[in-house]
Amino acid sequence: MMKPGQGGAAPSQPAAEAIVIIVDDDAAVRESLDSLFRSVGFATRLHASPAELLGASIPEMPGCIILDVRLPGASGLDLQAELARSGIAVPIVFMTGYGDIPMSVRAMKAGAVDFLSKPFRDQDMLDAVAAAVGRDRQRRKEAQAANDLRGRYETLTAREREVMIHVVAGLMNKQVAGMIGLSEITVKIHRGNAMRKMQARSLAELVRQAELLGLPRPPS
Amino acid sequence: MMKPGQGGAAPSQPAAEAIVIIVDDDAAVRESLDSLFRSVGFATRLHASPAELLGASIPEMPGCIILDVRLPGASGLDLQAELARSGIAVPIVFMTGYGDIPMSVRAMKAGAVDFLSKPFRDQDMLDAVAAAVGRDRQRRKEAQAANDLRGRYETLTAREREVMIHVVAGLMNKQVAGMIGLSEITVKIHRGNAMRKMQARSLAELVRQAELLGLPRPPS
DNA sequence: GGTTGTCCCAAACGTCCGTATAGTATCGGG
DNA sequence: CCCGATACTATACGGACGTTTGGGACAACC
Repeated sequence: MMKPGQGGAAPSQPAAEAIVIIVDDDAAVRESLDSLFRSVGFATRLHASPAELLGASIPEMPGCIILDVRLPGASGLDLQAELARSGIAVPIVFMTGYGDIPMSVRAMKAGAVDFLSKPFRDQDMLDAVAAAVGRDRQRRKEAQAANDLRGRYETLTAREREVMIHVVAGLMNKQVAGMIGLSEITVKIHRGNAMRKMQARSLAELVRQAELLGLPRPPS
Repeated sequence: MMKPGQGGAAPSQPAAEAIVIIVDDDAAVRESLDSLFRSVGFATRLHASPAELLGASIPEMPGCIILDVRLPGASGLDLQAELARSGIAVPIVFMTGYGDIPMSVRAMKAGAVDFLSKPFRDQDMLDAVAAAVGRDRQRRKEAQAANDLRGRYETLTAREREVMIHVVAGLMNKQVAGMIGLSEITVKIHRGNAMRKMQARSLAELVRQAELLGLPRPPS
């Protein structure tokens, strides 16, 4: 028996580091899923209600949430909306014993990865979770890159940002100068500072960074 | 009564130019939907089977497909897959009388806009179609821009493309020259040609175009 | 009061970019 | 065979870029 997810050694099931958060009011279901996911090397967290989940801290690790639609207090769909509003974008796999089509459609529209009817085959659940975790990994990687970038952008002064926006729009230094009301030489300084702070080693890189940051087009 | 979508005058229902393609084996359903959509200013096409739809030419206009899941011959889901394989990316709204959750989930995963159970309220169908048409408009606009771009890229010679790829990666002319095995001056020529043919008026623009084209990173 | 940070400008220098001019070479079609 | 397209190169020049050096001004903070 291995201890998956503890060290650098990879378990036989290549689950790497990932956590599955299970929310269901039925203890039997929770424990059944718990053993299922542990057997393939996932870490798990069990919750009996949405409130319990919201109270707990969400571990900083790729993973997903498995959610029963019928839950004490708010429904699974409400919880999905609540999480989205809180900026928590962990992929969700729904399951239900008494669901209907509109419910499943609403969940999928809101970004759910899958929606399984009970009883489901273990393999279907494992497939859904694998897809969800994969999506979360991708999302985290992108979020990470975007945050690093945003952090660097925060260090720019107001002027430097202004100049950067105009520069990545394709304007020449002298045009930027005329636009903002500065001398060309000053624009060059700000431009150089922006390049250094953004760690862009070429204009092309700076343009791509601006794209990822969603910088606005310069006004007028 | 107005004649929507005929001239420049906007109809009371702002449907602009859009077409709704209805596929259902039940003639009563077809005609009911037909009159519903005509009443709000959409053009319509009626088909009784998937084969009939595939045989007909798809009009070059924003719109969507309304599809019954149960159809003579292939099922609606099969048709959805078939259309995707053919590169036809028109948004699909499903409807069904005897559907189940796995069916709806599969459809939504494959990109369906909505999945309505019969009987549905007219307003739900109109909302779904409005969303679908909006999505199609957006998709067409992007596809149009991408195609224009690709057309211009096709006019580049092999060398010009090679140089462009290296330039948008942020390399200096002399570096590109060393990489490909040319003199710097030759690189400048190809670079200038690429800029002109791509109608890019700044390096920033060229970088963005390369991004949209999904140009590969230069090897080595 | 001194320090720190931001903002602004100028002169100067070296590098890089873009284009024009001019010449050589290859290949395929009319 | 000539023409056109493509490719490659060289010289030369004007303009754009980037940085350094050296200022002046203002506000915040200790």
